[in-house]
Amino acid sequence: MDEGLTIGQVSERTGLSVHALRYYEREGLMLGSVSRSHGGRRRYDATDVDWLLLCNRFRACGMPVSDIRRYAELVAAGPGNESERLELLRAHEDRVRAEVAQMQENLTVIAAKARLYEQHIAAGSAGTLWTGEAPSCLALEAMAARR
Amino acid sequence: MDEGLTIGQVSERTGLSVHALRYYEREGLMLGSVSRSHGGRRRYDATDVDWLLLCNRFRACGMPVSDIRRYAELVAAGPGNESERLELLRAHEDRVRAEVAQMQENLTVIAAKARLYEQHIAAGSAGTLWTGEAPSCLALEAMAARR
DNA sequence: GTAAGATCTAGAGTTCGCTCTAGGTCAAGG
DNA sequence: CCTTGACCTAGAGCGAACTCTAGATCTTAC
Repeated sequence: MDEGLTIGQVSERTGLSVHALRYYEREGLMLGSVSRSHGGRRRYDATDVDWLLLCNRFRACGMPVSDIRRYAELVAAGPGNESERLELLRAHEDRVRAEVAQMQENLTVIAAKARLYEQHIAAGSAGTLWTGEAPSCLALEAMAARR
Repeated sequence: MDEGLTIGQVSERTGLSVHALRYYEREGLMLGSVSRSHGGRRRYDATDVDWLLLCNRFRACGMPVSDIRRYAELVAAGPGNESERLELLRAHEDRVRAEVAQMQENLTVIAAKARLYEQHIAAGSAGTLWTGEAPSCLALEAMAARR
């Protein structure tokens, strides 16, 4: 009954599977190697959990495992490389901003299509009005249907 | 020299590789099978290209290939299933909205971290102020560095 | 006619991020 | 002491979405 959290407890707290936690460690994503109990089991501390929650954020916005490893290495190396860390964060920030913008643009197209289908369906079950005078956004489906 | 575009031309216009185009067809993502020239080569028309551009949007916001196939099947089946198409679009729309919201939240955390690193770096190269009084958002890195 | 280059098919291979298996070890309760 | 269940390592396997290979065929230009 040592100090610290077991891998199972950390799994619950982070939502990562125990397999994923071992994988993250193997891949060098932890800030140094996780400490072990007398019997050789992993014992995580609060910092480990916080770090893993941050990793979850990184992963959730598409940061590759290799970039997280790089960031972890910089942090583990201690003070003196803050500008490198910043560069990595900024690069990721930019990528995510671009991706969000892209997704929002695509979302408007998809939403527009959905709204048009709603109107079409609401306007009655007749397929008659549909083919031929479909607005540009549904012209594709209309044409395809005509084949 | 038949009508229509070759796979190479469509590749240029859509950004999809010729391999990906053949893969999409095999996977049932096209609205029916692409027509062929006398010699057995694919000939795409404008509708195919428009459809592929739409597929690109779908893919760019994370719609799985299997969902696109489903949507393609519905469109290819012709009028009468508009509410199913709508359901699929709406489900995807909701997922993307949630994902965008999540990404934006993560983005604020990452951006905050980046801003703090900027301040730290701007405040002079001293690592002294750093450890110990780091704001909450960088406490993790500070603690890790202290090990 | 012939050489080059685009395309064809079927199927194998790749990358990413886990996930699972096998065969043990360790810790706690009865 | 024995059982049960969480944990260990090393390494194989998996699903998604392509990507590439091999060997054949088609098209075009000279």
